[in-house]
Amino acid sequence: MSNQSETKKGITTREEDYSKWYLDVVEAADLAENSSVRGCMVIKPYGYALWENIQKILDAKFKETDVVNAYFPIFIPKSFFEREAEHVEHFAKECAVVTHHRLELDPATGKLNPAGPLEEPLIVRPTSETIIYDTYSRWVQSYRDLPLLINQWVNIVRWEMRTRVFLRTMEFLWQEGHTAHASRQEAEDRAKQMVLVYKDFLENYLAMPVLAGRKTEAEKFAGADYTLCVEAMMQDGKALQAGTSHMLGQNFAKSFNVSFLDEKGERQFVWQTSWGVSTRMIGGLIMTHGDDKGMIMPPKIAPLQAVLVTIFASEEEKKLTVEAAKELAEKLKAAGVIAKVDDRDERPGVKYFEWEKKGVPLRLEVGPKDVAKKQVIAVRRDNGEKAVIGVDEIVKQVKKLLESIQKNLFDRALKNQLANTKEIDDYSKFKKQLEENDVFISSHWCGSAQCEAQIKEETKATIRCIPFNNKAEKGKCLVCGQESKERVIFAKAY
RNA sequence: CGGGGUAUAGCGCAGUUGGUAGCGCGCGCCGUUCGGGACGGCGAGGUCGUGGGUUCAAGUCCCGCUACCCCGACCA
Repeated sequence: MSNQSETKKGITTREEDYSKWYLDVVEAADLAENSSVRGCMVIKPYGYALWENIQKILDAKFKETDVVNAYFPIFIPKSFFEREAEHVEHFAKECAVVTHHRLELDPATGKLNPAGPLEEPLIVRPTSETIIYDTYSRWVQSYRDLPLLINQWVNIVRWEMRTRVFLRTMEFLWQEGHTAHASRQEAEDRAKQMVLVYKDFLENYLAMPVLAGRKTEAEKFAGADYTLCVEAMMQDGKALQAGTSHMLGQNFAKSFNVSFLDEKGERQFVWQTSWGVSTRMIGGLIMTHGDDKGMIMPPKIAPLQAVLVTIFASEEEKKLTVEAAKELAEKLKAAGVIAKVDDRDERPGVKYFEWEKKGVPLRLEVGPKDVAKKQVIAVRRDNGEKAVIGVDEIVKQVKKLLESIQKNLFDRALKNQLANTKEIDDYSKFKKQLEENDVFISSHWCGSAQCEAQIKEETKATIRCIPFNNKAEKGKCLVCGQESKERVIFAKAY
């Protein structure tokens, strides 16, 4: 089971276990082993560069919508949690709790024991609504203080029983936006606006087609009025929740007393939203585009867009090819392409495999023959196509290829999503389908939590979302046969 | 918390009826190679998870402890 999945011959493929894929192929993540620090990620530089790119692009998008960054404490007093009933009930099951503030050496055993118990235990944030809204209660006094639009990029901890690299780790990195508004409508607009920012980012940068929509009551965030989300399909047909945006209503405002005086001098509670995406997106990215050779990075977020692989058999050839490659790399960099020269004394095949594994979208081969002909051979990571490019037009051609790869990755993923989305109106067919393989199933549902729970119980499929812009269509609920006015998306989820 | 496993070199593993530790990969050096994961030679690297016990002798047998993995319950 735990045999090496990366072998001489090839690499474990997707039907197995994605987490192996990350560990062995990705070179971006690792689990801390042989310690009680379980299920945490070590993000290697290459993986972190990806996260930095994600941060940079998303942050710019947030700022376009007037959101600013701030930072709130990692420790949350236990009592804060207790203020919002639904919230505490959910998160209580997965909290790391700090109960002491120092260690004492026991001379008899040589062991360190916790000492100095805290008056009130602190929770390591599993999400920051409570501590941020406690602060907001002091920051918000007047309608003039609104809207309050703040985001933070932080780590959070959820003590999960079972972890999965990138998709469900005990500690992960994310951004969480927290806004407060004077009116319900404004908050609702903001919640929707942010989920659409996510959709735009996922589709246009990560090349991941997503369904945007609304969660059911059973699937919504604990403490929210309702939750909006973007759901992506992985290559195996399972769903991955890629981002959420919650309309919190006045629930937290009432618990934390976030209120203000309006224009008429009347005290009002604020209307709030919170929204976030995490390093889980990296998992989604890999699972969406990866193939048997490893990852494939969409050019727009790739830590490295083009690698110039030098090919040589002698010192003279090395000098020749490395010089030529460096010159080309400079040209590309000057034009804004993230390029790098691989001049290591390795056989070409070794270099090819390494960069393919890392998903670099474009490989440019520079050998003695190419230098003589003033050309490079460009090989696309997405489809393996080769093209000869004259050095004079390298910038233009490389940019064109990168654009084409970006588009192709999205088109391919969308095609897969559409091909694996089925409309089914009969519950036995629904069950049969999920036994055969995982797909998105568009079906009618009456809206009752009971039918939803029964389907989950019997098939493990959940309602991923009620898509925006769903067409009105009369039908009958899969389970109970009662009237339904629209279809919802069912799938098994990661 | 219930059930089942595992712990030996950086990683993955083998180690027979108890006799003092080996393989593959990786790593270092040398040589031959080099347009898709090369080969040969030499070399470095281990208090065998931990604490006891049996024994002339324990990686191996016995008891305790710890940690991790898998399945289950749990996971907006």
